[in-house]
Amino acid sequence: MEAVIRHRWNLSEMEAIELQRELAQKVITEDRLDPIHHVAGVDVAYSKNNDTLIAAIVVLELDSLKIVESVVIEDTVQFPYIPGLFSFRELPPIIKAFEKIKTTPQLVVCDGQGLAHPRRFGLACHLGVLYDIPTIGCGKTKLSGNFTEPDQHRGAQSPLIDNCEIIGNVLRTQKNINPIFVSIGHRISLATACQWILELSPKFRLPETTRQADQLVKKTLSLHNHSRS
DNA sequence: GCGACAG
DNA sequence: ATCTTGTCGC
Repeated sequence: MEAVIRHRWNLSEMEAIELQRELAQKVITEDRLDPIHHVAGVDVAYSKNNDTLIAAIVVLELDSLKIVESVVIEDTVQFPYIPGLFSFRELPPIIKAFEKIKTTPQLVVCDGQGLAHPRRFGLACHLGVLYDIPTIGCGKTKLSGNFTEPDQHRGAQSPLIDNCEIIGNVLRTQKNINPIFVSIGHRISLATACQWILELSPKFRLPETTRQADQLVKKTLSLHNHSRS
């Protein structure tokens, strides 16, 4: 896959924030999806010993939710973890993985927020805009906003609100299990995003896309450590 | 100043 | 994110 927009990554904190404000204007918050056959998940894992990281993209067939293709890449940390600038840490390696993938997904589920971000431009928005592909932000914890606890049944949700605007949904994907934080990434509405996340989470708290990507990066990282530390 | 703070 | 396998509980 090839990105539509390219930009520098070795930016100062201030420059990164400015770039977010600029790119945030390109986010599309309504449904512009193509018929979905393949859904992708992306994740990154970090070594405790050195600055090595593993990034992976997994492509699942929608019908079976089985992996049809995956790409794993090794890289080194180039940007610190700063809340609100997460994408500048994780997207460079993720993009390297995207460059190698052959099966183009019609939807990408990201491990982190989309619009539910201080400047409304979380990692999911950033990835979506750079590739002009539909993306969903799906985080385990919140970054911005306030909410009330959704009902305990699967599918229950309550709006995530920040500055009087709905920036996402707190969605319970399994009965009596902690909810997750879903927000628009790019080219999808919040309602449609939640529908897809529910469909992708038939058995567990997190969607199958992020679970598969998470397992892959952790397994790969442990193999690296086995032969070195 | 204090608390919050995706992974 | 990472340190950490098996184990207790729904």
